[in-house]
Amino acid sequence: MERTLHQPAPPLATIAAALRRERERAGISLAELARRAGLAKSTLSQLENGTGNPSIETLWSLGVALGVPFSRLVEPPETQVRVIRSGEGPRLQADEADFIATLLAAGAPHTRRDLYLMELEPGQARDAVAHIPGSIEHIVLASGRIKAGPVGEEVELGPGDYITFPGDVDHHYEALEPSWAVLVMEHR
Amino acid sequence: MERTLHQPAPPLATIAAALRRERERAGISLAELARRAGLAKSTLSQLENGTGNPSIETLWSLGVALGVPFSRLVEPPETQVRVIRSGEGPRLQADEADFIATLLAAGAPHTRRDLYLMELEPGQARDAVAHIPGSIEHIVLASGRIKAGPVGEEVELGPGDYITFPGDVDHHYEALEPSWAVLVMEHR
DNA sequence: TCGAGTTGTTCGGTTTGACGAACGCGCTTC
DNA sequence: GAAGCGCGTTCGTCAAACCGAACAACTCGA
Repeated sequence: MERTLHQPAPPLATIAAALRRERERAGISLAELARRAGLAKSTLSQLENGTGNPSIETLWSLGVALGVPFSRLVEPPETQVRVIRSGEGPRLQADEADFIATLLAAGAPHTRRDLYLMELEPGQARDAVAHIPGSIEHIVLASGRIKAGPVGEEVELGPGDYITFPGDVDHHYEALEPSWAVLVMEHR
Repeated sequence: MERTLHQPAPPLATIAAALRRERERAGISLAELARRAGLAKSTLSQLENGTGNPSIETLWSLGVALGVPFSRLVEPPETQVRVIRSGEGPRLQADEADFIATLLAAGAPHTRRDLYLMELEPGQARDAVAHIPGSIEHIVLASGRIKAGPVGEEVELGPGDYITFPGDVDHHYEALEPSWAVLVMEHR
């Protein structure tokens, strides 16, 4: 099956980059970090070069030694724009198998999500200035057609389409016809 | 090893609990999850029992198969019971006032909200047994007509209608015509 | 120009995570 | 009852993650 993303990225190279980035940010040597984390520096060397597949405990001890939360080592730097077209996306079959649910976004711990009903008329373009840092917007278009997304990355959506993008950069809404959508505003 | 740093908790048992919790939430068997994740079920069995120290790739594939972000498998569950007082909530109201959006539900801190696209066909009644205590369901009907709500309190909905009700009591979905809706599942 | 201290890399060995084939159990079906 | 199929567990095997040591390259002082 085609890799149904919705999980951001392959973690292998991400971790390698994150480790080197965070270590250099901390201004310590590879050997020093290995010593603090209680690992062999050979192990760390391989990890930073993208060779190898660390165990949870290994990566965890590196997170502790670096003083960064675990997730920073695993998740790619920033949330990117993601579109799930109507009919795409991972489908969950309920135990009773009576309806089909598609998981669009799973909530992260320590985030709040507010639920809005959003109505747009054509001609009403809205340029939203970046708001709270760390906020993320989720939109499921119920009917109509809109163009939405960060400035320069606008995507045209039809009924059932889903898009998510960072809310802390300038973004843009524009209805191409009378539309309404469900908006979930997520912030830490 | 002292772990006085701001790393939440030892992840070993956390992962074990998270795996079982998320798997049961998805309503699939251990063997089925192992199959979807491309792992041996023996491996998964050991992980859910707290024996073993999975590699990143192993845990990642489980996250993908569960449709859950990686961090949720690693971060400790939010055990704290919290009462949300009337009036307590996000102060985004003013910010969004000029915007043509209706606030349906404000997210509370330390709750998770998962976003689903739900498709229902007529004749497919679904009696959902109560799930995780404290969970709340939000439904915005995008198109069609459905009857939904706790057993005995079903409400008929049309496009744009919103309903919320506790997910931890038995409830009922029934499509009166082909319908789809946005479902937000909220739990502590 | 020596050492003695870094740095990060590569090389055998050992520990261990992941696999697959069993196993026992419970349920349905013939 | 017995055969079939699902479940989750336990066991032996193998690959690989991790280790320790040796390695070249570079920076200091003496």
